[in-house]
Formats: sequence, C-alpha cells, structure tokens
Amino acid sequence: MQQYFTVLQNMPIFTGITSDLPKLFSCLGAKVHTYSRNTVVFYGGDRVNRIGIVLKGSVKLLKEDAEGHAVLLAALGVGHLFGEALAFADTAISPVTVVAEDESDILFLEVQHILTVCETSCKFHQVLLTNMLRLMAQKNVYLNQRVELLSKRTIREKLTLYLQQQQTLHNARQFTVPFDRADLADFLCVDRSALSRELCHMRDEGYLTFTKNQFTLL
Amino acid sequence: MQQYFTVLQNMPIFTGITSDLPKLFSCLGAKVHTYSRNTVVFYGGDRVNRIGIVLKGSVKLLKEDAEGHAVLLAALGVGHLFGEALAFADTAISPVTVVAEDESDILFLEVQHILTVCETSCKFHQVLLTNMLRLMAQKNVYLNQRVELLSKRTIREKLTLYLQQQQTLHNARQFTVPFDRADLADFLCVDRSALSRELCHMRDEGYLTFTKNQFTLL
DNA sequence: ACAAGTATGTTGCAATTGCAACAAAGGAGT
DNA sequence: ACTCCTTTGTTGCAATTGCAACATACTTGT
Repeated sequence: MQQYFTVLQNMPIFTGITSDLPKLFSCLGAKVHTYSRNTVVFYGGDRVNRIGIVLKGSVKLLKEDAEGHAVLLAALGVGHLFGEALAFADTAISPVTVVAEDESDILFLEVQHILTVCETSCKFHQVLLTNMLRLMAQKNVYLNQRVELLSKRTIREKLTLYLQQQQTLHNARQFTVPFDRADLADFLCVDRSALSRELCHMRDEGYLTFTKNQFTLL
Repeated sequence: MQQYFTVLQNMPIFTGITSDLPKLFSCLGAKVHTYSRNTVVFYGGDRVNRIGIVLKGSVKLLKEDAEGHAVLLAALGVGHLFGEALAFADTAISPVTVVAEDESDILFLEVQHILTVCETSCKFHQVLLTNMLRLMAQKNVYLNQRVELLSKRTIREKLTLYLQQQQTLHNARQFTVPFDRADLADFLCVDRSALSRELCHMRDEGYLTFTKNQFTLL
C-alpha cells in the first residue's frame, strides 16, 4: 500500500490531502484487491457502489453490443478512476464490464464512506468530496463538448468544430492534436478514409494546412 | 423569497434540507436577481462561478454557431439549474449565453460558499454537497448514454439502441417515448423524414410496431 | 362539422458517407 | 540499405442520409 502513495498523491482526486492519505484511507475503509490477468472486476448489470482506482496494471472497459460481442470502450492505466459516475448516481446499474488486462491492483473506496462524515469528522473527508465534485464537473464539461461534436451531421462540420475547440484550447492558430488519423476518426465517430478525404478537401479549399498531427487554420 | 420555498423543497439539489432552507440560504449568501424579458443573465465567454436556479419565468441557453447565429440549445423552466458543471469545474469558460425568456427570478448560489464550510459548520452544507455530487453523477451517466447513442453511425443503429434503452428503462417490450418524431429526430441528431423512413422500414421488416409515441418491440 | 394547424409518412434526388482495396510515404529495427 | 510495419492518402462504388416538397392523418378550437 505504502508503495503507491506517490502515485496517489498526484491524482486530482487526492489533491490537497497528500500527507494524510494513510489516515484518510483507514477512515474510508479503503481496500486493495489484486486481480490476475483477464479476471473480471465487475460485470455489466451489477450495481456499482464503489470507486475503483488502478494502482498497478490496467483494466479494460467492455460493453456488449446488440449482437452480443464485447466492444472495447476504453483501457485505463495506473492512476485512472472507474465507476465514479455510476457509484455516486446511486441508482445506476453498470452498462460496462470491467476486466483486468494484466495482473492488477485496484484500490476501492466505498461511496457510502465518502458521503457519510466519519465520527472523527476529519477534514480530508471534506476535501475529498470537493475534489470529487470538481472531477465530476470537469467530466461533465468534457462530455457536453463531446455531445456537441457528435451532434454535427457531416464530417466537415465535426472537423471544423473539433479544430475550433483545439484552437481555443491551445490559444493558437497552429497546434498539434493528440490523435493520429485513425484515432481522430474514432473520436469523431466517422470512417477514417472519409475523414482523410474531407480533410484534404478542406486543405484544397484553403481553410487549413496540416502535416501529420500538426494543423494550421487559415 | 419565502414564496419559493415550496418549489425549492422539491428540487433534488435540496433533498433532505427541506425545513432548513432559510438557514442554508443565509449561510450561502444566496441572492435572487430579477431579469426582464430578453435580458442576458450571462454571456458566452464569461467565467461562471455560481449556480443559477430558475425560480420564476424561464431562461434560454444559446450558443453561437460557426456562422455567428445563435442556436437554441435548451429552454429551462422553473426549478431547473444551470451553470453547475461549469461552476464546479472551476477553470471553465461558458460556451453558452443565458437569456431570460420571460420576466424571470433567478436564485444564485456562489460555488465558493458551497465548497467552503462555513464557520458554524451547519450540517445542511454537507447534505448540499452530496446532493450536488449525486446530481452531477446522474448527469454524467445520462451524458455517457447520449454519447453512446450519437456514436452510432446509421439511423437504424441509433434507433435500435434508443429503443433498447427505453425498453430497459420501462422494463417492458411496450412503452411510450417522451418525444414526438421531430423531437426524437433532434435528439438522435438525424433528419426527421429519414427517421420516419427508417422507422417504417424496421416495422415492415417485423422488428417493431408503433402508434404515435407508443412502441412495441417484437 | 369545419377550418386551421400540427404531426407523421412518402418520395425523388443529390450529396455525403462507409466500405474495401490499394498506393504512397514514413519509421523502426536489423 | 532493406524489410516490415504503421500511417496516411486515394478512389470506385453502393448505401445511407439530408433536403425539399407534398400527401395524409390527427387535433383543436369554434
């Protein structure tokens, strides 16, 4: 456990608690479970009432599609959270299955313990709550942006909005995006080759230039 | 102010605080502003650090699109919140402009006051925090569902998933959806007539039947 | 019952997209 | 330099979609 405190101290969820982590953990009844490779952490359909934090290894989020095969939604490495939204939403059943990708250590925090102020009413509790709130709010803002992006009906509209968002983010007409073409296509939920085609059209029409991941808006 | 307590008591954000609202409000430095018809509550680009709650009237959320005309994102009536995510995310600049639709009373809560425990450390504070967390988490779950929906590339896939979600929600093969066709098309971000066409194809292929907003999956 | 308005379905057509298959360019390792 | 592998661009084609215009219910108010 001790060995992970360095990682944990730098996580947004524990910002401002740093030196008192051990105290907080005992107060929260935090528990670490170890999962061997390809073991299920929890199943879709389960009710989730605790937050998971990857301490070692990595986990995959999977979801069954209509035809019944598992689709990979995300892979989370060390320091990543999962289950927060579901756990705090209280009524929510998990739509995803979580599987350990490698041998993994997962730290679990019970939501009830986070929400209920402990007898000794330690201050870190309060800080943890506000940290959670901030995290959740940030994810909310992110998801709203994503919905706006996906609500565009043509590839060009999606690209235009995405590049505008990036321009705003970097506060510059020239910037490097964190995706290669295939990942960008996935992110925008469009076909890679169609994306490539549209990008070149936009270049040929003089709206922008690009080399690999670096874009310049004109 | 007094006059609004009945509305406020039934809002999820104040669940469990009911009888002590006046105390909480003074403790939070809550303020009510009145806006006349078509007055701006705040502009896109503003930094938002307080939550708004519609007490009377209604507000519109507007956003400028690429060509510069305002697009209506949502209309919020009495009892609705706005600005929560942005306010708690802390670093976020509003992408939307909020305008009073009619003469409206808006209750504002400063995020700083919500996050900072007051000297008298009243209990309601704690409850308010956990309520906010639950609300945010629920919105998160909702937005995740929405992203999943919008990530589908064909109208049929979107419809199939949406109807499955509704089936799960109502726990029945037959249910009534809260949208008419035009609103459903907006929700799925597709053309209304194309939606209608696809829906009829799916009916003709024997996957479902429907009358108006009532659907039966076969 | 009638008129007016709204919701839904229908259809032709052009534009966009996904798909598949391949070409070209760039990188990494030997 | 050569090979293998990854990334990006290209293109033909079929399918899906948006758009526009219109047809057909269904409501609502009088």
